[in-house]
Amino acid sequence: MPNEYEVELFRTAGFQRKTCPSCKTPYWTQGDPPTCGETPCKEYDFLGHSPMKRPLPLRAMREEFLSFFESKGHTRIKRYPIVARWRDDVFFTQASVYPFQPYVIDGVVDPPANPLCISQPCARFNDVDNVGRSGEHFTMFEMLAHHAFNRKNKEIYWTDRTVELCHEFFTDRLGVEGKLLTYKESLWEGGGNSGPCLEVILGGAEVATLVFMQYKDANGNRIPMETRVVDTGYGLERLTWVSQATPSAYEAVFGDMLTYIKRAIGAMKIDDRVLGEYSKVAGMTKIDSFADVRAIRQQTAQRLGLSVEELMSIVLPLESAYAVLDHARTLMMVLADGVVPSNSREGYFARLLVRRGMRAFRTLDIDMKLTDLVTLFVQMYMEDFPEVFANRTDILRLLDVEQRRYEETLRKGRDTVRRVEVELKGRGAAQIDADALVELYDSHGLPPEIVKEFAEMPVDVPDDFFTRVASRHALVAPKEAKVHAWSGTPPPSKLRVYEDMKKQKFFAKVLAVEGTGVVLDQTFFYPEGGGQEADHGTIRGYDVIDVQQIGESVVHFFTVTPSNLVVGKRVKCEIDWDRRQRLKRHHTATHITLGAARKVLGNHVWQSGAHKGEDEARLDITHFDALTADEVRKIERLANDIVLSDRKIITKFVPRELAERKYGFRLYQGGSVPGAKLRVVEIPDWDIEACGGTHCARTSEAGLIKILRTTRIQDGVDRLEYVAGAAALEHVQRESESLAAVRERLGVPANQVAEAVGQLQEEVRELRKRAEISDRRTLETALKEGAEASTKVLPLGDRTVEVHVSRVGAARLWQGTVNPGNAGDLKRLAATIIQEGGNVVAFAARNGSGSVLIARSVDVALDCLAIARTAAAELGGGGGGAADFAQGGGPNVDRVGEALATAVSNIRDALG
RNA sequence: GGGCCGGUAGAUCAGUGGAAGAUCGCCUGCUUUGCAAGCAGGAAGUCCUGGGUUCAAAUCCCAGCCGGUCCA
Repeated sequence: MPNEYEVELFRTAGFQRKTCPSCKTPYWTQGDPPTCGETPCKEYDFLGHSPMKRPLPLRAMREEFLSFFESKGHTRIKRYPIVARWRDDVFFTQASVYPFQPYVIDGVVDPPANPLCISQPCARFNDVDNVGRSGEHFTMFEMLAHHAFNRKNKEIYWTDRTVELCHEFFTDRLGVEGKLLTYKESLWEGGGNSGPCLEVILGGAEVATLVFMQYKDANGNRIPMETRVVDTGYGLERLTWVSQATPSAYEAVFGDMLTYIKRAIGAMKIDDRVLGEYSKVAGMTKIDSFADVRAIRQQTAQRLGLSVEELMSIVLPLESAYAVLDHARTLMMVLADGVVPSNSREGYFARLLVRRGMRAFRTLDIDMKLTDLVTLFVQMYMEDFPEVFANRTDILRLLDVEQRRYEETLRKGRDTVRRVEVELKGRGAAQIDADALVELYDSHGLPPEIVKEFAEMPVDVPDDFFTRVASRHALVAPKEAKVHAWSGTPPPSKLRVYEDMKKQKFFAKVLAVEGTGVVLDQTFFYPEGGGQEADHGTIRGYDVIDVQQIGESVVHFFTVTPSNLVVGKRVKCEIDWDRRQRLKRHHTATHITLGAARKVLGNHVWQSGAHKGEDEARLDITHFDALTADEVRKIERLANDIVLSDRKIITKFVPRELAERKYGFRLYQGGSVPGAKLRVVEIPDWDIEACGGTHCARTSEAGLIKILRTTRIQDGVDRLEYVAGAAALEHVQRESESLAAVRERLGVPANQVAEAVGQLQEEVRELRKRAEISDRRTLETALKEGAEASTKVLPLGDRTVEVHVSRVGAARLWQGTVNPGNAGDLKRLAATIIQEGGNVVAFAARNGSGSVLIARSVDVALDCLAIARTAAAELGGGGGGAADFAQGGGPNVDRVGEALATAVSNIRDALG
C-alpha cells in the first residue's frame, strides 16, 4: 500500500522517509538530521541566526505570503471577524478554516474563491496563562493559509501541489535551504473532520501545518467527505520570529512597541543570551501547570549559571511587558469586531484580558494604561485593518469603561480583604488560608497576588489553588426547553410563506397527524423562528396555537387533539391575520430600533437576542452600561423618525457568500443562520440583517414605536421592551386612562401629578410621625396621672388602652393592655419608662395573637425573662429577650388577661 | 448558560430570632478664626420586593428584582 504522505515532491526531489529515534514519528527530509527536528527532539537553533535570507517585520511577512500565493493562482481574501458570529459552537475564530465551516466544507455554499489565500486573525485563550512566559504564545495571532476546496466534479489541487507550494514558498521566497525543512507525518482531527497532515518544521519550530481534510466523523466511523479540503496554516507571528531570529517571538512581533516599554521600565540592557536560553528551554517544555513554569526557570537559571532569583529579577518585568502587549493587541481586534466586555460568553474573555493586562501593568509600575497601548497598536495595524482605525473611538471607550470597573473592584477589594482579615483574626487564625483565598477570588474577583498585596497577614497560596476554584464550578445538566414536539421524523412538507406573504387562506392536504400536531403538504403559516412567535389561525376549524419547523417539516399544533382530520384529505386553512400584522410590525420595529440603538450608543451595539410577540416585543443589545433616560428618548425618537421617513423595506434571497461580501458580518445579528442562500432584510441606509421573519413593506407601516422600559439583563447586555402599531396605540390608551384616573382623584393637571403625589407622601409621613408622638404623650400622661390602684381606659387612635399603676415594694409597676395591638407598639414607651430608676413595666396586647412585654429599670432586681416566659406559656407560646427587657406571646388571644395577671402576680411575689 | 457572594441612613459597612447601629458626609450651635480642626446637639431608614415559618424576622426558608464575581 503506497504511503499517502509520499507526495510527488518527496519522490522527485530526493526526500527520504525516516523515523525519529526520539519521538518515533516518521518524517520526510532532503538532508540528514538526527531527529524529526521539532522540539522537544531538538532545541530551537534559529535564535541569533535565521535560516531565512532576511529578517522581515510582521507586515512584510504577511505580504510575502499572500503575494506568493496570489502569483500561484490563489485569490486573496479579506479577513473574517475574529468573533465567530456565524457559528454557535465557538465564540472566536481559532483557525483560518473556521469561516468555511460548516457550510463551505459541507458543500452547501461555494467558497468566496477557489483556491484562496488569507491572513486570518485568530484568538485562543486556553494558553492565556503562558502568554509572556513561554516566549512564543499569543492570545491573538494571524493564521496565514491557502485553501483549496475539491468538489466532487471539480478538483483544484491536493497533496502534491500543496507540499510543492509550501516548499517553494520557504525555499524560493524566504530563502530557506531545502534540507533544513522536515515534514512530519501526523493525523489531524477537529470539528468533526479529520485527515492526514504534514507538520513543517524549521529550526526546531513548527512553522506550518498542511492538513488534508477528507473524513467526516460520524458515530465513530470515518466517512469520506464530498468536499476534500486543503487546510493549511502558517503562523504569521512564528514566521516573523524565525526570520528575525530574536530571542523571543515577542521581540520580533511587537518591535518598536516593545522597545518603547522596555525603555519605560528600564529593561533595555538585558542580555539576549538570557532571553534566548529561556525561550529554548520553554520551547522544549509542555506547560501544563505552574510546576512546569518553575521547572523552566530552574533549568534556564542553571544553564546561565544564575540563581533562580537572579534570573527572575531579569525576566519577570519582561514577562509582564510581553503579556501587556499581547493582551492590548488582542483587545484591539476583539473590541473592534464588536465584543463588549461582560461577565458572560465572549464578553468575559475581553474582561479577562483587561484584568490580566492591568495586573501585569501593576507589576511593571509604569504610568501607562492599556488604552495607551491600544492607541499605538491602532496606528500599527490601521493600514492592514482599516476597521480598527474606524472603530477606535468606540474601542477606547469600551476599554476605558472596563478599566474603571476593575479599578473599582480593586478599590472595594482592599476593604474586603481587610474585613476578611478581621474575621479570621477573630477566629484566631494567623494567616489567610486557602478557603478564604478561593472565596476572595471566586466571589470577589481578587486573585491571590492581589490579596497578598492588600493583606497584612501572611497569605498561604496552595499549589492546587485553581483546582479548588474549578471544583466550585461543577457542571450542572441544562434544563430541557419545553416546546411542542413530534416523536420521530415528521414527513417533509413545503413551507411557502416566503412565496406569498399576503396569503391568508389556503387549502392543503393532511400528511400526518400525531397528538395535537398535524403536518400538511404545504403551508403559509409562519413557524416560530428568528425570535418571532408562530402564526395562529385555524385548520379545518381547529385553533392552531403553535407552529414549529422540525427538520424538513412544518408541524402545526392545536389546542385539542383533532378528531376528524383524515390523512390525505384537503383541508381549509386560515391564518389569524390580525396577529400576523402585529407580529410583523413588531419585527420591523425591532430592526428599526436596533439601527437606532447603534446610532445613539455606538458601533459596539449588536443584537444578542430578541423576541417578537403579539402584544410586545423585546430586543437585547450589547452595551457596557445601563441605558439612561436620555439615551432611551433618543433611540425612541430616532426609531420613529425612520418610521416617518417611510422607507421601502427590501427583502430578497442572496447567496450567502455574496451577501457576506456585500453587506459584511453585520448581517448576523440574530446569530448563525443556516443555508446557502440568506434572506436579507434591508432598511436602506439604516439596517441590514439576515432574517427569516415577516416584515412590513415600508417602515411607516410599523406605526408608532414606543419603548416601555429597559433593563440590564446581564453585564454588557441591555434589554429594550417596546410596542408598535396597534399594540402601541393600546398601550398609550391604557396609560392615558390610568393617568386620567389619577389626575381626577388628585384634581390636578397631568403635568402636576408627580408633584401632588410627592406632597401627599410628605403629608402622610408628617401625620404618621405626629400621631406616633401624640399617642406616646397620651399614654405617658395617662400613666403618670393614673391614680395608684385604679384602672383607666382611654382611647388611643382607633384602639383602646387600659392602664394601671401601682407600688410593688420599692418599685412602681406600670401595667398596660393595648387592644388591638402588639406589644411592639408599646416598646418605645416601655423603653422610656425604664430609663428612670425604680420602674417595672408589664404590658400586654391582643391582636391576631396575644403578646406580653416585661421590662425594668437597671436598678430593680427582677428576672423579666422568666416572668415573660411564664406569661407567654399562659398564651400557649414562648418568649425571649434579656433579663431587663423580655417579650413573649402565644396564639391563645383570649387569655391575655390571665397572662397579664400571672405576670403581675409573679412580679409582686418577686419584689414584694 | 451555570456556580458563588451581596442588597440595612446620602456614602462605606457592622448587626446569627427578641430595643435598628457605627464611621464619614449633612444640618444647628459653640469653640477656634491656617490644614480633610475641636466640642455639643440634630436630621436622616420601605433593613431590595413578595410569600412562608414563628408568640416574635433585618436575621431562618422559598420565589423574584437589582448589583458584584468566577467558570464554560
